[in-house]
Amino acid sequence: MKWTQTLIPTLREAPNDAEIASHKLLLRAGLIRKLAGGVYTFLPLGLRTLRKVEQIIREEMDRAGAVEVLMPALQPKEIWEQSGRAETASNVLFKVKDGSNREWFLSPTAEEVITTLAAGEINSYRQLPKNFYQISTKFRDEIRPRFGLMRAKEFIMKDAYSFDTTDENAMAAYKKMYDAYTRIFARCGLKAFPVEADTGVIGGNYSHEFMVPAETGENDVAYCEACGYAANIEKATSGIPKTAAREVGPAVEKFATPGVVKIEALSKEPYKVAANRQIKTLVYIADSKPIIILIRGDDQLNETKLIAKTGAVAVRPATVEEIVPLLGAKPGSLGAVANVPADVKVYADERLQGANDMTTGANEDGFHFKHVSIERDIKVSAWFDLRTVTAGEPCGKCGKPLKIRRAIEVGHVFKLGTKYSEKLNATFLDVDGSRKPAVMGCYGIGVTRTLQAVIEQGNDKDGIIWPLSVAPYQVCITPLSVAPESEAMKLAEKFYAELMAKDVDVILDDRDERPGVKFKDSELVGFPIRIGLGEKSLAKGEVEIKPRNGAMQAVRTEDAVAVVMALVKA
RNA sequence: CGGAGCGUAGCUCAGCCUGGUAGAGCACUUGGUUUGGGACCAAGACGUCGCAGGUUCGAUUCCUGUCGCUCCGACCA
Repeated sequence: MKWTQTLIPTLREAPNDAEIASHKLLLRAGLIRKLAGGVYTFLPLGLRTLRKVEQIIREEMDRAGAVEVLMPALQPKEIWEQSGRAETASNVLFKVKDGSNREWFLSPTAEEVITTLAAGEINSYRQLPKNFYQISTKFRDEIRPRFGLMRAKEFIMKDAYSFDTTDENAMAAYKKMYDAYTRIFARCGLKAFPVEADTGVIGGNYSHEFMVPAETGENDVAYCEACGYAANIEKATSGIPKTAAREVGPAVEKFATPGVVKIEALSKEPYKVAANRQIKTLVYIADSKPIIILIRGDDQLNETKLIAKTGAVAVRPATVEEIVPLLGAKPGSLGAVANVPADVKVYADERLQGANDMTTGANEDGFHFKHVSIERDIKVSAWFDLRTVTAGEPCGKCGKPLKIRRAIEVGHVFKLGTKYSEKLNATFLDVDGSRKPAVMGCYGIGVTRTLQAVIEQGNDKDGIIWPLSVAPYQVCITPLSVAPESEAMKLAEKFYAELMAKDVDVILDDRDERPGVKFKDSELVGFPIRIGLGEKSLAKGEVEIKPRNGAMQAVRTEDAVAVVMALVKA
């Protein structure tokens, strides 16, 4: 490609609506342009890198035995009602109506469609296993699009769906995808690592996310360097000990704590109750019913765990207006010892199991109870792991301290089980003649997000540093003179033709610009290899080969193509 | 949806506080001089100051509303 022929609108300064490095560089290097918040046009260069990421994904999916299909973005509402997600995923669905007032959803994912397809086309165990994938535009009504392609309303996702006869076979399919994902991200030059994950609205009971470490990521990951344990903070557990038991104290005793509404205040003079001897009482509304959550004073509730453990569709903290009539006191004096309505469930964090001599609110403004033995004095409906792991806690597997870091989620694999196949009748006849629901898995990669993650991980003050595998062009030829009869340009054209003949993606910067402009732009866009052709080196019979991330080397003109080929193959 | 901030030329921003009809740098066009790390000179083109209403003789400027964008939070497959 000749530079003047395509459109590469580089910017000297970043538009002020970009915050993070990768977003700024996507705009500055002329890869994308914003049409509206969370909605972007891919310019020629951006599209080329996107296609390269897609191609890597295709190759690895095909290698893992998946077959490509393409499902509609426009999906009838009915199948979403059948799966139950018309309600549970309602807040992210883009809904449209056609001329006859029929309602459609723009595909945020395609479990319903693929399962409907399988229901019609797969009838026998002989047709299984199958794994279908597609790479297509997805729509999600994100409440808050962010950071360019990182969280967009419209984006490109690879989604795959496996169908198997048994749970065991489904696990094998899961493992194949897990391995394929590992290869895909490695080929994109990304340092991605798998972590245990919550399954969220997709459902299922087993899942991993593939994470790229980055401070700008939207996820916290807890991990252990010693044994390799890694989990999304929403799911992570640790080996932290339960609350230490004390001598069983006397009966519960109420004491006055005027104006004390915070754990911290109660831990100070004159009360001096350490946070780890307090029970924090929270009221949530789970699917419109109030529930009480008990967490140790020095712990934080993990809402994702709460949803997962209680099976609720939606939870939110109760408002003061809801709490006072329920428990008779305002937040700050709440507890589960007295005045708890019988029909309100009390869920307690496992760390409190067996705890005694604790202090908690008395459900009377300005009073607390002390000497509370949780199992003696509180009617706990169920014990769950509900707390959020913090850095430094002992790893649940090996006991070494856990660390926490930010990361970008680029892929997610789920073992779904039969949730969708049962609801949408994707059944098959097994060897023994019995009809069974197919055991499913689903597997997503945020293609556009992966693209941005590559930039987030590979950049410096001058611009993007592309890995060869996904660079829009692998080689940029930069003649400092573009006059057709100049030696630099003639040689540039020669290299250009030779490299193209060898299937190298090459761009010739034929702009009549000053050298500084061309060098800066080639570094901003981040082509992995630049061939510089200028009078000074040509006079010595040399050209300059500059890897984007390495030192310039002077090379004999006649060796240049061979040297570039060696770098490209490396 | 709650909190904060911002909307002025393609981009980055000044002007607004203290009202008098709009500016700079970069980019763009033409000509010239330059030519190995984002050149220089000259001339030029580019604006419904987000939109609507109000106050005023007069509003980019003050007030109200509204839309859009960004960040934090909530949410998130």
